[in-house]
Amino acid sequence: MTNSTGPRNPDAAPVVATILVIFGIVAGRLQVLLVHRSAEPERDRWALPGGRWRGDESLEGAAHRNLVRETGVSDLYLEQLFTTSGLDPQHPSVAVAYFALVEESKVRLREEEAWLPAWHPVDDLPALAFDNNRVIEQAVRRVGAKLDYTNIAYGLLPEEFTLRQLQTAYEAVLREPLDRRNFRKRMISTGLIEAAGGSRREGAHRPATLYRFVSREPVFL
Amino acid sequence: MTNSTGPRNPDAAPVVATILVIFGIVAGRLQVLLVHRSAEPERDRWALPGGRWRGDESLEGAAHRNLVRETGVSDLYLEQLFTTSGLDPQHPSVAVAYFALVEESKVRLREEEAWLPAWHPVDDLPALAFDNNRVIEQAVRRVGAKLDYTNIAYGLLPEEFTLRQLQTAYEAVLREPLDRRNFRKRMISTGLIEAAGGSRREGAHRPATLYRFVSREPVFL
DNA sequence: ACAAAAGTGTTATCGATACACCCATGG
DNA sequence: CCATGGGTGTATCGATAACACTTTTGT
Repeated sequence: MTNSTGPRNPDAAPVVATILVIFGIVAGRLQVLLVHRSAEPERDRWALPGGRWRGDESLEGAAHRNLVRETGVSDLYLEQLFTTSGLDPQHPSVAVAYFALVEESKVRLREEEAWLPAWHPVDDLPALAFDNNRVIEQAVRRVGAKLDYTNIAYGLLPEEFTLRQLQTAYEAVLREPLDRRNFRKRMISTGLIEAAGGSRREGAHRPATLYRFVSREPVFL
Repeated sequence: MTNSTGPRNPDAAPVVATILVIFGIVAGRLQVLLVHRSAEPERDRWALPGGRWRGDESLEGAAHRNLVRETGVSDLYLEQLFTTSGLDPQHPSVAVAYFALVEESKVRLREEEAWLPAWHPVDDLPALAFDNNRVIEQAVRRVGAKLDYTNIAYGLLPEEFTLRQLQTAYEAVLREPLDRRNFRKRMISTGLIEAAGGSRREGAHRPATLYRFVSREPVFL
């Protein structure tokens, strides 16, 4: 979880780090941003991005800072997941996990040969460093549950979107197909989205009405 | 949040602490265990119990250890809530909050003049140290939500109990009256509880059937 | 006129809610 | 026999799920 170079004292005070599960809908699938570890421990494995916490900022601030560093995006949804200890067997360590929802088209990945940040589909992940697979699984479950009673999907979508796009995002997170008509009714009846006024032609067929989220702050039903 | 005795370095590595929201049904009301702070900071205010984390144990282990110290109980439900930073403005600090559900009748409070642990009804709390009021509020909401789709109420009740006791626990957490008949049907239809075989006479009326939880490990519906 | 996705409405089913009476016991 | 809480059944309502046809556009 750290990339320090010098030796460290095994009896030292605990290391506090934040780790990030960054979700995006890429190519219609739910994907997560991973970096490649080029240093020990767990060298040469994929892992969640993150970084050591400096005591001069809030934990959420640290998570947000790392997120901006990895994606260039600052408009997003960020929520704490949980905290674990003992990730690094060498030293007393605590890792605070967050998940974030970002609009993939706004993301500009860091181009750094050492870390190689890249999207990976959540339903086709390699064995990750530390217990990162478990963290991602929990995050997916949490997001899926919250889709039912919040508007957090706004984090995954652009300002204006078609109902089809929205449904694709839902289906990618929930990993199950949804009925198109019932989905439309449910979404509109929640009052979380509204027609944006325009429409978008996509191909040789009828154009789709554009919608937007009434609020781009978290709302609970 | 700590009761360390030696001086500390303001530039030192972060202090990691666990804090505990311990719930019990006392006198038919949802109450939380508080201790009285006799040391700075926040001297002479009530606060949630907790303690500094030693790196040689898991965070959950540390929370559990503190819980046993405060209540003498080790059979219980314990779950992580969230993690905050900056509770103690003096030093970089991180506090990992847990909540626990304990059966009040098994609790033996520590008798220590300096800390005075005592039950306080959650709907009648004083202004607590740090942001402990907010932590408790979150914990109550979380427990209330989980009553709907888990069996975690087992933590609040003895091995065998009447439906009235169970309903009282639910009502104390949810802060709203429930229909007796519908409650019974719902509880039994979940399959989370079963008749224990006996009954209990309480007064000048028909005895109540005793029930038990089928499992005293967490179960999700 | 055909292909392809958008848009719309009805029905059936299930779960949740509201609600009233009889039962067992002690005094 | 009366007071007290325990135990049971039914009718209604609303939400969810299943399901098929018409509309608009480009080719």
